[in-house]
Amino acid sequence: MTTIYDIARKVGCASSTVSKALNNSKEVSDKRKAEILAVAKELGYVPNSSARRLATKNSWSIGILFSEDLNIGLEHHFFSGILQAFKTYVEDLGYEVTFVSKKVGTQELTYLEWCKYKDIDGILIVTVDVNDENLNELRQSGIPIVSVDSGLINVPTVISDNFQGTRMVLEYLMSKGAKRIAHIAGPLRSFSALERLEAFKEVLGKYNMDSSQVVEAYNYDFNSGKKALHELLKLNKTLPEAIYAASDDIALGVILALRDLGYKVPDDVSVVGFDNIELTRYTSPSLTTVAQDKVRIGREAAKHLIAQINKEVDTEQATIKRVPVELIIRESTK
Amino acid sequence: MTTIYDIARKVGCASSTVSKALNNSKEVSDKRKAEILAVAKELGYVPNSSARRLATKNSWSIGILFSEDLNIGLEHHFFSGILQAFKTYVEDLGYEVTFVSKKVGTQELTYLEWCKYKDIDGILIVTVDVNDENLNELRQSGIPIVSVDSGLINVPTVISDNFQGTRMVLEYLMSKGAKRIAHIAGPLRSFSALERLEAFKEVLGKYNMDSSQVVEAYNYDFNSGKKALHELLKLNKTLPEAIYAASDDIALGVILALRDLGYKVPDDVSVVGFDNIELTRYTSPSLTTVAQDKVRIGREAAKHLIAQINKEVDTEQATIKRVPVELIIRESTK
DNA sequence: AGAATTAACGAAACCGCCTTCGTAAGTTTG
DNA sequence: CAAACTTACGAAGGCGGTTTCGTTAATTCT
Repeated sequence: MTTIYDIARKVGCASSTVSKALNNSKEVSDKRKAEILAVAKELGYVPNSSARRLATKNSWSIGILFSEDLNIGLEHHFFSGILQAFKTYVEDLGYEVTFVSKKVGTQELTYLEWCKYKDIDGILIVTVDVNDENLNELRQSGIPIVSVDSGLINVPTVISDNFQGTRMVLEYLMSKGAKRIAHIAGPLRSFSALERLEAFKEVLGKYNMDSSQVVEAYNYDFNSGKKALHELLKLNKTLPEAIYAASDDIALGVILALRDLGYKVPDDVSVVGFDNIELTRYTSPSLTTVAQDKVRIGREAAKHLIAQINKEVDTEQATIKRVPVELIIRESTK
Repeated sequence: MTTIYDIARKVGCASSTVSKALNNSKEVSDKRKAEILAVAKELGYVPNSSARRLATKNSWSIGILFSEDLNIGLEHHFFSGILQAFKTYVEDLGYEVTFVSKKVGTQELTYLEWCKYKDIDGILIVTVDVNDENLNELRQSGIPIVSVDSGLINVPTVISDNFQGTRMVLEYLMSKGAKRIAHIAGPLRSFSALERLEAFKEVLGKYNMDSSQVVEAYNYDFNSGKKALHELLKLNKTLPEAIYAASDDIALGVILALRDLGYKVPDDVSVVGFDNIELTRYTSPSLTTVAQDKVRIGREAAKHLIAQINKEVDTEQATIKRVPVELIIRESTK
């Protein structure tokens, strides 16, 4: 590993001059600069990040907080999409992204301790156990934080506009003549599920319609959708005219369950999902759904975090940024 | 931020003693050790990773190489599953995981430069452009590397046993009486696609069966599956008895296309996929497929990388580790 | 009891880089 | 032309740890 001293020796100057040249300081003449840069290249010089960080107190690194405890980590399509967009954005600015861990070597650390240890510039919370004690510490530490889709109090959050999405779905269904609309909510420990449910009640309430036909799915997945549909039918013998599901996976489960029971979608009942996962374009019937803009969510989160890091925005202020969604009309509604 | 000097001052000893106590050296008496640890805790001491790394030359960090150029990054379910397992394993050992980037601050670096800069202990290659010039550099640098599913020459690789999987599929289909079996290959720039195709030909050849009914899908996705099926039918007017698709997404596309054409699965034709993605259990018909063990792949990759880091295994040797797969029989075959 | 170990600790150097500050030479100003 | 700035550079100290080595005090050995 070659260091600035090696360069200095070869050029015949002081290490401080090399450092300045490498950082393009104007305290070094152009001639010297060129000379130093040439030697640096010749020797294959790469700076040492630890030394630099130690000296500058500037880490250029961002931590990603994925709760390992919940099983809903990286594998979830929605979150990995967001992460991808986030990563791209901040790496373009020169930041490095690292997963926040609870260990270093063999030693156990809290999240905050780990962040201090790594001297992290900011953190993105993707999925997390809301009840995790360690989070409070983190929030109060003053380290810039942003979360996506989390519902954490006191943390700036970027999330799809669940109200807008729900409104579009319901108004569309009503415009098609639906009078009785049911909702398969997502698991209510999830913030988005709560918002969608709330919006469902609010919108239907505004139109003086029955908003009581609600079943909570245990999870956001296909199988929970199937189960939830059966519960819904137990609750109320007659089929609603439309079903608004809190996720595409749930919606697909609902459609399959309906089909198994001999009902036709959309002839007997319309079904709408939420997410716009790739697959929904291709299923039969293809699914009417609300498209979440993963790229934009990731990017907005990145922007806001960087703004905090650069002190362009107040860290204390827990804003919530709602990203517009889009209603995608396909074959599962009529 | 409290340092060992703060602790030393408060305890009334030298910083070197504090350092030793913190590292549980036996050169410090138990009494002192206890005293120092108490003060450290009281002051909320957390060591500084940069300083430690600088002094020890030991980084405890592992880089993940995701090519950003291909659009097949984190969002791909298969890879994110592997990454999850990998991450869990190495973090448990105390390693930190970071995405390998090509920039630091505003400066552009090659992969190798970046790894040197960060003084990374090892790297996991997940998806990568095989033709990327920068890879050669990396391979030759002596930094421990492992790849998953990559087909990179000279790099230890962990991959599903595509031969075993393909053999199981074909022998199962034959046992059910299928005589004419077609293959929808994955995109042949992918190593796994190549292996599955090769295995397809080898196995059918061994049984003296026609192995010429092959179409390459442009991509691993649903839509490519649909298109490929149409090409297959153009190639050969009569339907084969069974179709072996290189991925579940392709298989689902194939099934839908068949259905659109009025064919029934599995009555008119059996279809088999590869991956065992969550959804395949729930589609109708549910999909017969080959389950890839993402967790095991991730873990094996981690194990091998750690072994290299600990010099328990030769870095030079480019082994290929095949992880067993499992045939999951469902409704799409008869 | 005197010699030889060993235990416990501190001083100091070092890891690789950045930054402040002093200084000598060169340049501008009045 | 002397005074006042600038420019270009080097010496040295600091960032927060680790590690070597020397020293004193306490043990063990003969």
